[in-house]
Amino acid sequence: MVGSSVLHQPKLLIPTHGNGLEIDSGSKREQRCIFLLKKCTSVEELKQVHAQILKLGLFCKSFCASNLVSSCALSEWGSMDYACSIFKHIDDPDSFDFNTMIRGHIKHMNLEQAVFTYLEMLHSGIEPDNFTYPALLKACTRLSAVDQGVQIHGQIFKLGFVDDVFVQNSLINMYGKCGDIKRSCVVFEQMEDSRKTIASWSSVISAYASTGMWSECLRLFGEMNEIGLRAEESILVNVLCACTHLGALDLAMCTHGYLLRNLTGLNVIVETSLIDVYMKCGFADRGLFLFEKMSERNQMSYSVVISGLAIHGRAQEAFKIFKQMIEQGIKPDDVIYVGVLSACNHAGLVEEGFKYFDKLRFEHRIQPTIQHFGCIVDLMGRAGMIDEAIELIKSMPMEPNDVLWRSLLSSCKIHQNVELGEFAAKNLFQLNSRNASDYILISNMYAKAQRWHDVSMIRTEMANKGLINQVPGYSLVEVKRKMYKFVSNDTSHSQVYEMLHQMEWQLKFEGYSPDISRVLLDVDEDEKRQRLSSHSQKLAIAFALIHTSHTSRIRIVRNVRMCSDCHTYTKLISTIYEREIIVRDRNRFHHFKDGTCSCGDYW
DNA sequence: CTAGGGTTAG
Repeated sequence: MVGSSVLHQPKLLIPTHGNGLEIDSGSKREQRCIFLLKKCTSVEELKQVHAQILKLGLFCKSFCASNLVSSCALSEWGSMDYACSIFKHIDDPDSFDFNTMIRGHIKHMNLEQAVFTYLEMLHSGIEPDNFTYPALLKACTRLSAVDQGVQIHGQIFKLGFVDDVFVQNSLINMYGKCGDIKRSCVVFEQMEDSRKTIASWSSVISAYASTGMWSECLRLFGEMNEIGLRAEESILVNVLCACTHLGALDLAMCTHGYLLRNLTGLNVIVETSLIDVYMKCGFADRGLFLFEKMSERNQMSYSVVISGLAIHGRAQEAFKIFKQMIEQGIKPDDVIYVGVLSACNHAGLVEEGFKYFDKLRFEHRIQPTIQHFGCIVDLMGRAGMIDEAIELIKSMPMEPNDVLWRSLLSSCKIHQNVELGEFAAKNLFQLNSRNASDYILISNMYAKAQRWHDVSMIRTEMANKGLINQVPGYSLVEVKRKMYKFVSNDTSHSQVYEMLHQMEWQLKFEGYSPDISRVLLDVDEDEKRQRLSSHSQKLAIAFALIHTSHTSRIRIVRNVRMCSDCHTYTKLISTIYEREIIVRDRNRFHHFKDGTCSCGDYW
C-alpha cells in the first residue's frame, strides 16, 4: 500500500531535520498534520502521525488533537480504545471533542458509553451544542429509548436548538424509529415546507413505513413530489415497501422506472425490494427474472424470492432456490426457513415439511420459532393428523398463540372433528380474541356437522359481544395507478351494482348458485343471497371489469382470507370474462385463469 | 485556517 510505505519514512511527510522545521511557518505544519490525518487508512498509520505530532509539540495546537480523535473515532478503520486514550490527554476538551467521542461510540455501537460521555461532558461544564443532540438522538434511536428521547427533546427546547433543521430531522427520525409516529409527525408538521430538507421527508416517510402506515407513506411521497423535491434511493425503497404491502403493482412499476431513469445502478437493497414487490404483488415471474440477473445476492435476496414463491404455491422452485443458496455458501436463518416451510404449507407437502423442519433444527441448529411450529401444525392438521398436531403443540417450548389454535380449528372444520375443534376454539377464545372471523370459523364447523343449535348459540354469543356487523374484510384493487377499497355492502359505487347484476346472470348460465348455508346472519334467504353477492371481492372485480381494459389482469389484495363462495365465483368469472384474476388474501396468492385457481382449491 | 448532524430490503 502506498500510504503505509510512505509513513514508514516519517521525514518525507513532516521534515524533522535540517531547515524544514524552522522554515515552515507554524500554521503550515499544523495544516500538514491535519492533511496527513485525513489520509490515514489504518490505526497503525494514525499512530505514526500521532507520534510525530507529539514529537513536534503540536498536540495542543490548532485542533491537532481534535482531528486526531475524530479521525480515529469516526473512520471505518477506527478504534475507540485508541481514540479514548488520545482524548484523555486533551487538557481542555471542547464540545467538538465530546461530540466526536459520542458519535464514535455510537458508530461502534457502544451506546451506554455514548450516554456516559455525554454525562461526562455536562459534568465538565461543557455546554452541549446543536451538533450534540443529533448524536444523542441517534443513540436513543438505536436503543429504542423513547423516554430518554423525550427528555432530550425537552432540553433541546430549553437550550433553543429546536429550530435547527438537523436537530428536527433527528427528532423526526428518533420518534419514528421508536414507534411514536404521533410525535414524529408533530415535529415534521411544525417545520415550514421550505425548510424541510430531503432528510426531513426521508425520516418521516420511513417513520410511516416502519409503523406500517403504508397509505400515509405514499401520501407523503406524493406531497413531496408536488413540492418539487426529487426522491432519493432510500425514500424509493420505502415507497416500494409500501407498494408491497398495499399490492400497488402499477405504482411499483413506475417507481422501478424512476429508479432506472435516475440512478446509474441499483444496489442490492433496491433490487431486493423490487423483487419483493413484484413477488408480493402477484408478478412472480418478473420478480424471478430480476433475481436471476442480479449481480450480487445476499441472504435477504434469497429470502424474498423463497417466501415469494411460497405464497404463489410454487414450492418446487422455492426448494430449488433454497438449495442454490446453500451451494452459494449462504446460511439460511429462521426467516428463510419460515419461507421454505410455508412453501410446503401452501402446497400441502407434508413429508417435505417434516424434512425441512428436521434440517432446520439438526443441520442448521436454529431454534424453531412459533412460526415454524405454526407451519408444521397447519400442515399436519390439514392432512388430518390432528392428534399429532396437538401433541406437537404440547411439546413446544413456548406458549401456543392464536395463529396456532386458529389453524387447528380450521383443520378440525375441514376434517369434521368437532370435539378437537371445540378444544382448539376454547384455547383460542381464552386468548381473548375479538375476531369475528374466529366465531365464523367455529360456526362453520358446526354448520358443516349440521349442528344448527350450536350455530345459533355462537351467533348469540357474537351478538352479545357486539361482533355482528363488524366489517373486517376489504378488497383493494388498483385501477390507473390508484388503489380503490371495497368493503362488503359498499354502496358508494352505484355502477358496480349494475355490473354485478349482469355478472350474476352470466354466472347462472354456468350453473353457479350461491352457497348461502354458511351465512350466519339471522335474515331471510334473499337477504343472505344479497349479502353474499356483495362481498368486497365481488365488488372489486366488478369495478375492475368496468374500468380496466379487456387484456389486462385484475389484481386484488385482501386483508382476510377468501370465502369459498368468492373462490368459486371468481373461478367462473375468469372463464366467462376471459380475464386473469390474481387475488392476494391474507395468506397467499390465488391465480384464477380459465376457470381454475393456482391453489388447486387447497388453501 | 478546523472537523461533525437524517435515511434504504425478508
